[in-house]
Amino acid sequence: MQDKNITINDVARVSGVSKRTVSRVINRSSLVGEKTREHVEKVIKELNFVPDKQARGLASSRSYLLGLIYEHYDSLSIEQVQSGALSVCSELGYELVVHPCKSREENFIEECLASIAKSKLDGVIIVPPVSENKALAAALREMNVQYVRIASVDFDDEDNIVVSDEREAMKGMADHFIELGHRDIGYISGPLRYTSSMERMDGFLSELNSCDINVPNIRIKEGENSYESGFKCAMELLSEDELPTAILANNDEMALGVIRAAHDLGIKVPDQLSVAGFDDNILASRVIPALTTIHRPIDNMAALATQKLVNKIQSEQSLLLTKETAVKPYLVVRESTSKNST
Amino acid sequence: MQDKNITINDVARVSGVSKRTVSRVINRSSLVGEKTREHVEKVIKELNFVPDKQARGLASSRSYLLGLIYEHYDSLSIEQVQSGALSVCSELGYELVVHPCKSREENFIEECLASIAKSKLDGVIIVPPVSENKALAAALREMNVQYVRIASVDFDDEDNIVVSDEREAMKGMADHFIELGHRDIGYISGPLRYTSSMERMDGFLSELNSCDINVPNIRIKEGENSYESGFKCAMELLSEDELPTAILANNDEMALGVIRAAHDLGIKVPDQLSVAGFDDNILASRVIPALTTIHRPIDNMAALATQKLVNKIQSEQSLLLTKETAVKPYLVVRESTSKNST
DNA sequence: TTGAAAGCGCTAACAA
DNA sequence: TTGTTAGCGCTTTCAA
Repeated sequence: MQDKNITINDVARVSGVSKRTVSRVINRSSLVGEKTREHVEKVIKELNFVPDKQARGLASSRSYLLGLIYEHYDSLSIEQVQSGALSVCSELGYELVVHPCKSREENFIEECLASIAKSKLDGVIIVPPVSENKALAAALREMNVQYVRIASVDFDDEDNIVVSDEREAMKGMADHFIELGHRDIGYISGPLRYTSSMERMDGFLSELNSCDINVPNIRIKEGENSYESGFKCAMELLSEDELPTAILANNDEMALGVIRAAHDLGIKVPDQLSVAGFDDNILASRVIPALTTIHRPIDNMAALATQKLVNKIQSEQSLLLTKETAVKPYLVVRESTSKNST
Repeated sequence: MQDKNITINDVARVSGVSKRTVSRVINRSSLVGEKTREHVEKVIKELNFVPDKQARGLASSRSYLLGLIYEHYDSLSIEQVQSGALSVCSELGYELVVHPCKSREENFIEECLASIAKSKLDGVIIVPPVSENKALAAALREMNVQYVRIASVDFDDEDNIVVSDEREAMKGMADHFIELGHRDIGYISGPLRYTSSMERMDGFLSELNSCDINVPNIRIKEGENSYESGFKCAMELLSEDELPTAILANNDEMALGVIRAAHDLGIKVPDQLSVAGFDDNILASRVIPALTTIHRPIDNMAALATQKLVNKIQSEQSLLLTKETAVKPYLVVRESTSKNST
């Protein structure tokens, strides 16, 4: 708990220095004498003083508020993202406010900017798939709003992005398929407007290619990353004359749609059809058959993104936070894939 | 977009009244002349003036921040809750900050209070199961922190709660089981320390009882609302000599555990065993077999809770928000339940 | 390296 | 019904 009414004035009075000096100490200014700093810090501890965010914000036109921008209704993993981001926020004295948005709608960028301005957010963390929106990023830059995107490819300034090497992870998935003996493979991509969709697809297909497995165009469908679209694409793939023995979907949601489609068509997974996804969301381990997928450490990425963001916001201060930019997703083999038995 | 530097002074100057009057208009004070108000409001529109939250907060010791308190790692529906709450927040000029917590840990109440104090939250919305914690509610009352709980029973001041009538909904579920001809029924409750667990169980069992179906104690297990505990309880239920023909779990997570257990034991759902859950979370409709469950309109409840909360915070102002307190969950029949065939 | 004083944009006693 | 005048708790020129 904290004593309610301790202000900077109390600290100044007790420690016998000026407000200004206390302020310097709070803000880790380098222009404070060693012993002065120590003394003031001691008093701050003793008095249990916590600087008031509102006052600080008002005076310095900062809000100590970070925004989390994510796609409305498309965020199965949002709780993990939040907890990753919060672990850093609370440590650094920031608050996390949530901003779901609909990036496919007309003036979503205006809305984002407006709401950022209204709340004077110090910066925003952008979660995929919104993070793929280059127009948004451009608008933020223009408005001088700090941001960090969580994404799959390094298509922005390195300071603005935290990436996972999905291409590499997809190679692992391709190898898994190959080891299981699959050669007739279907692929359901994400929307091709997303770089991440391309990355994943390229990673997968090129690895197959390098092992002399070719996936014909008819076995490649563009999905929308939704359960429904996974279902629809799978229905198409599974109504061809020659059935694939394995299908990889761009994410878990769609993979579940594939499993549903196979089920409805009386095709057994994994006996007759291997299915795999990407993300390792909450559903993946809970469904039957449990989903083989690629685990993406999204909470971790969110934490890194938050660190980067704060780093940028407080660039003048020497915070020495990690500057790590990349995380490695990895394959998780469960029940939905098995040896090709044809 | 909004012009950056319009302040209350500009509005005052342009409209030829004092700051104080503008302030009154902003705050909907009733002590403003009709025409003055209209005039000032017009100027506010013209100038595109948006009062600064920080300044407002600093002066009035409010933050315009609402907290969302939920259980860490137990919130499959948190995105719906957030979107419900936000729909009201943004309309009313509040920001929503998220606060996951671990209500089973030692000093979680202290941590909650500390973080509320630190961010000067104007009030908090408490999501189940944290909302069941009476000690937290008591502590909040003592600290004079406004709160609204989302819960299943009316065990607090009506102003502090939004409820769903889960007992009634459970009756519907019992009737469904009865109609399907089940008489040997297993039940996996939630933790009995939660009122909601009791409510759901009572609703279900008493309705069965009133139709002369008795569930022996051996067919009742206390779960922990987690997938794993659902699995474990089901394993116990399904290793008795006499198998139940149907199992109802206190929530969807556990129901999935039940399905997994049945699967592992070679028991077919729903042919040999009907399974149902509660909540209708994202997984329910995506798994195979799709889960029969009770839909709880959690986003709706969150929106109502937020309205109530703001109502309380701004009690002096005549906001005339709805005072609705109860929502009705309802049965959704999918694939995991079927006629008793024994 | 430190301090005095002037705000940041708003609300709220107190007057008028 | 409206205006005057202090602050809210902090940062930040500018001096010292």
